[in-house]
Amino acid sequence: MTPKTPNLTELVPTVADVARRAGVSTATVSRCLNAPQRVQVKTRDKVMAAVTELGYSPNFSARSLAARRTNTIGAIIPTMDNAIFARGLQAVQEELGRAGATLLVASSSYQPALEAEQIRALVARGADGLMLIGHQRDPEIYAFLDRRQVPVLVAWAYDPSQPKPSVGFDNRAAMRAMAAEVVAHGHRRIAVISARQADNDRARERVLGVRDAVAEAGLDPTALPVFETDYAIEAGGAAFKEMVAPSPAPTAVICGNDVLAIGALRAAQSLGMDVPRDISITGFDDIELATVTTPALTTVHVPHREMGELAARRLWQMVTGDGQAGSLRLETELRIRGTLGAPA
Amino acid sequence: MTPKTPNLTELVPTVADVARRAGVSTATVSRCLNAPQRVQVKTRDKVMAAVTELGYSPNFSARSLAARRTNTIGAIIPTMDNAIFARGLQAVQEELGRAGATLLVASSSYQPALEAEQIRALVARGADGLMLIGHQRDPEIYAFLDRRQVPVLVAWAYDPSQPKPSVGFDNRAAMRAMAAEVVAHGHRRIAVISARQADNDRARERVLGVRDAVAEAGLDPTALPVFETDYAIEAGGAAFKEMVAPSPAPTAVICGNDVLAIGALRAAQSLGMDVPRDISITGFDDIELATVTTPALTTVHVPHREMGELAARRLWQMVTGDGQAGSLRLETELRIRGTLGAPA
DNA sequence: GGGCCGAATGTAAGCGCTTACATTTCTTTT
DNA sequence: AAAAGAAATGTAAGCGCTTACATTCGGCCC
Repeated sequence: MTPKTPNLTELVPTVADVARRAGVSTATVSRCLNAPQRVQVKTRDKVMAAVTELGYSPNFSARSLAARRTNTIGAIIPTMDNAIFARGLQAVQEELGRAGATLLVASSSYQPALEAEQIRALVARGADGLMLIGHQRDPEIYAFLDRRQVPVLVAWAYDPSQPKPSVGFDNRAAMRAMAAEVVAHGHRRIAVISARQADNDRARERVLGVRDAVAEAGLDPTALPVFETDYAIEAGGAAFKEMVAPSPAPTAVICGNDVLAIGALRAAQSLGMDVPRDISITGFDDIELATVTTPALTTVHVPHREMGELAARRLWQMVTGDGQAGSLRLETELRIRGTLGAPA
Repeated sequence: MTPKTPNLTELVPTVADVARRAGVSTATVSRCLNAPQRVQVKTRDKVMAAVTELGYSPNFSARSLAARRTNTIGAIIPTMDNAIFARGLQAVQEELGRAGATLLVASSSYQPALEAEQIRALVARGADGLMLIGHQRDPEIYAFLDRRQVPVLVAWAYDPSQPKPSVGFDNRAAMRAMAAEVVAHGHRRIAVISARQADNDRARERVLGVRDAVAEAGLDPTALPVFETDYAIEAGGAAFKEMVAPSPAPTAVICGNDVLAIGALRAAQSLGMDVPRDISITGFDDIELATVTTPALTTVHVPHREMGELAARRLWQMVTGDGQAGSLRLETELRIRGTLGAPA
């Protein structure tokens, strides 16, 4: 239906049409749109009038081709299918919109190969800058990005020792604080359910954070049971069941994220356990779900919106060349809620 | 950092570079990439070799400008900040990716004016087709879209009587089934918490569905209490509290979506009510949250993934011109869980 | 072997815009 | 009031690709 006719020219006005109507050259029209202060007010008014009369809006492809710049930022997140990144990205989008840029979102389904592909696709599409989650990826990708001179900002992580600037929080320190709190509640038999660590530096850092706290408490960090599983409620539940089978069972289960924690919580309840009397459970991220469970989930709150905003602003500065490019560290906060108590 | 140098030419190969290296014309290179069957195998191999050796990837802007087609589909959803659309969009993206197209997502924050702006932005960006949520919008927008001959598909709604083809479900019928189930459980004092209906045809249809069922049960549909509120857990809770204040309080609260229902559930529990003994609560959408609450939420399951897939496929057919363009109706399913019981 | 035809390839004209540079117009300055 | 300089505008050359049309090539028929 509605096949494109060849005479689109009649339908879609171009800068030449505007120029003709306003009695100026196309260069002036272009300037009116891109650098209004460089053209006399009187002329500008004429041009703008023509623009609105014709309903003109510049052709994006042509503009990008000529200007060698797309005003587009690409972001690649592990998954859209989940709430963690959504809120942050919404903020990114709003912030970029304010700067006149557009956000292009792709997702990698937690697969490094797919992420690499998406990165290339976004660059081919002319993304002026890229926002990536976590530092870890094939050096070849970074080499490619450097060769193409595409500014890259890492979000949802903070590690100034890495080559790319990042805006986020220190996953290890945050989790260490959480684990310390668990220890402070009196727990000694602690276990961890983590997302897959292989391609996920955030997950790894969080586990390290638990080890830190455990070691500080005088326990053996190498004896810490760590279960790895997929990012899904069900998976968290399955891991939990496996984890509490041996005796003595842990008195506290620290989960690498809220989704796993909620799975664990459900599994505990289905096993007839009372949380937190029989076992404590903690999460990480503070997604909306966390306040809805009964009891509510003790977790680490991450300022997603703020992070998105700051990351967007900083990345755009990198693209436009004004402003510094260092890393930025945000603070997380413990949210102690119902699922954490003292051991029996 | 990494300022763009003017000699990008040295860094980024163009079709001319590939042509030179392969010893053919640029036209042949272009054909190899866009219509491989139109070029001899031997030539093609030479060209492809050059492509990989040079690490060539076509410039998106130039390609779109010349071909008058961007291979891009734009989608505008009310909000990214929420899980309803995420799953569906993920499916849309995957399906489009399979067809070689890209998805561009924007969000309108439930504001019609913003939506209109985003539509224009996506069209200016050259979106080959648009996926919109719900039928209702300013006729002027539709006129604009028609003038520009941009194919439009409506998703998350099904109404073949509307001018634009849609892929989705019948919100009214689905909600009517839910309400009928509530009635069948013996409820007579029923109330509704709905999202704002003004700019939201889905919300309106759902309320109508409740009225249908109520009328069928021999009750007065005009006497049905309907509370309208924002799309947020807290808002649902506030509405609930207001709703149960008068006496006699309703024995069942039908919510227009799961988010409101979860707010209502929480409010009920904070009020010391037992759900479903003291009051029944139902939702709509079957988001992940719905299975996590205690008791689990009775709701209407919507096949988001399937809908996204089908919508994407159909819209792309509209864009490429092959295939029919009628509407497609998907089935929803009642998920009767813990929050629905018989009245005391 | 000449003529014909279809397939493969090449030539070159844009696609709609930006921008370096040239030209014109207006301010200043002396 | 003329010269010099700055500001505003115009001219035109691309940006990297696709594609209509022209050309070449090779196979086939008579």
